[in-house]
Amino acid sequence: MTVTTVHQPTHREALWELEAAFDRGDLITVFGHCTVEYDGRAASSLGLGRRLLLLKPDGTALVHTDEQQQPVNWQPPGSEHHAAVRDGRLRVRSVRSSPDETLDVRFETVEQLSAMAVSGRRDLSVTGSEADLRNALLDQPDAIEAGFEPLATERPTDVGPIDLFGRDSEGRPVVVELKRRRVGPSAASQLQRYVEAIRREEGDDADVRGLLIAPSVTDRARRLLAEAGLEFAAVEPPSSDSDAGDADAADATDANDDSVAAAGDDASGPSAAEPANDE
Amino acid sequence: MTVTTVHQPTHREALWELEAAFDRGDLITVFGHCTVEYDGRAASSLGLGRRLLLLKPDGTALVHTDEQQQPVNWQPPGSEHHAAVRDGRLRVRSVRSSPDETLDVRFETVEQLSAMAVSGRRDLSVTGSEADLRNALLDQPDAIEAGFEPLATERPTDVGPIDLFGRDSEGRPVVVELKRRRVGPSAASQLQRYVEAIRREEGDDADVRGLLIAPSVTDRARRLLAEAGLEFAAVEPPSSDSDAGDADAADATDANDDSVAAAGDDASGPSAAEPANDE
DNA sequence: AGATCGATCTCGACA
DNA sequence: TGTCGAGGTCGATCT
Repeated sequence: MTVTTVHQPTHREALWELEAAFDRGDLITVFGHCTVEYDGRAASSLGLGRRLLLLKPDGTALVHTDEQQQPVNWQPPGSEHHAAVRDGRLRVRSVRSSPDETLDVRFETVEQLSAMAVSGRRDLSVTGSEADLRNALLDQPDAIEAGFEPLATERPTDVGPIDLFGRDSEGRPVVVELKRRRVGPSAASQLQRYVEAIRREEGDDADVRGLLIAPSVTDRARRLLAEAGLEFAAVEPPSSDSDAGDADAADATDANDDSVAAAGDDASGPSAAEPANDE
Repeated sequence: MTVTTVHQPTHREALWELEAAFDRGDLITVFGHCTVEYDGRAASSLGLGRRLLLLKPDGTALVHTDEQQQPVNWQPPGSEHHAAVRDGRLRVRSVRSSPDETLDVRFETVEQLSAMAVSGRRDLSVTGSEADLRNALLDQPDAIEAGFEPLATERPTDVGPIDLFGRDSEGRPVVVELKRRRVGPSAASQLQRYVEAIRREEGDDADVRGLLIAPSVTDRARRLLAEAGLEFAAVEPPSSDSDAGDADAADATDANDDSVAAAGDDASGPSAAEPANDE
């Protein structure tokens, strides 16, 4: 059996199951009426409400509500989970040091506690990252500009590493900053930093070009680039279906599924059941 | 009943429960053997494994493994969840547009499906943010430097808003950039951008000071500041227990808990009970 | 440990 | 909707 669940356990029972799940190294979910307190790099407090607590064997703790992608409270991997019954309530505390941080979840009632044995790969390789864009450009330097010759990637300077460093057809050094999506002022500043670092290296009179490569730039970024004498070249990120041979792209036709259920953004509830937030 | 759970359901049964949970606006967890495919801003593929899928009524989808704080795959709020049985497997697909993105979770087996009615506040106010630091400094401008006079916060420039703008005791304009933690080169560049924007506004010969306020700076950042003629002042962020009156700090004495369980980082073996000191 | 930067960043605020 | 910057950012890589 790869999942153990108890419904509306007593706090004692919940604690018992938690202990067992900790020992097994399970992924744990606890759903119930609880308060949440955090103190560490910042501090926060959350009153009573029904929420979902996720405890991972690597020390991660996540408190999720019914909204948002990000947990309302959390503790990073490497923390230590502790559970105890106190004042008639189940308390789960997740602690770490450097920095000292504590997450405290106090359950008034536990509706359900589940422990699951996770398996399979958890590291996934994503295509379409900035590194992929860089590799694509290394294969096709002319996509940057005719005659561009790449010399180094992640070339170190004393203000950080340069994404791509090379020379143009006339032998001038070119600092290239890559971004996989539309960029704002910060990317322009970043490029400027690197160009000035190279100028200092090569001698203040050196003719060093700075080239920002991205799908597009904002107006402000364009202005900043112009003022600093930097250039911009529009390059689309490698699309997932055009060249990256993604298998599985075949079954796009699913109009005739056996059965279908749908839900999402606009609470398209049948009987107009409203959020029912009981605070 | 605020939670509905089915164990090892058939795909049909799972689909039925999903539909009902969608309609109720529940928070849903699905644990089972599945593959995960994502295609959108980037693309990824994940082979068979036992993982936990979280579906929120706001359109969020999260796939969690037993490691890491971040989900291995996800879909942001505003997506639409669709479920179907196809090829004898339960498929949950979460789709959004602008940008077009699809997350596909195909379950070979569903170990457990739960639907929970969440309630209570989900917005929490954090103390210790940059805004808190700013307000503390507005109350005590001398903590910045003697005679500093704040004039505006979030003062707009054509390269972005300045955290805090004011004048020093000699009437010179001062651009202040606040950071709640140790800063690197990017913050120095950011401040430099703002200072140069004010210099352009005031006339190129204007005597404008730039002041970075943070707990500390890295070496490179310090060098960048020096080269750009910018200043740094060390200010600790308002600590959570010194002034922010965090209630609940009273029950620090809990050495005699009824019962205790512990787990965390270093998969501490089953027997050999852990130190069990919480706090 | 600290430093630096990318990220399917996410999120909120504001124009 | 786009732009911009903060974040308890997280996570990876390198020193």
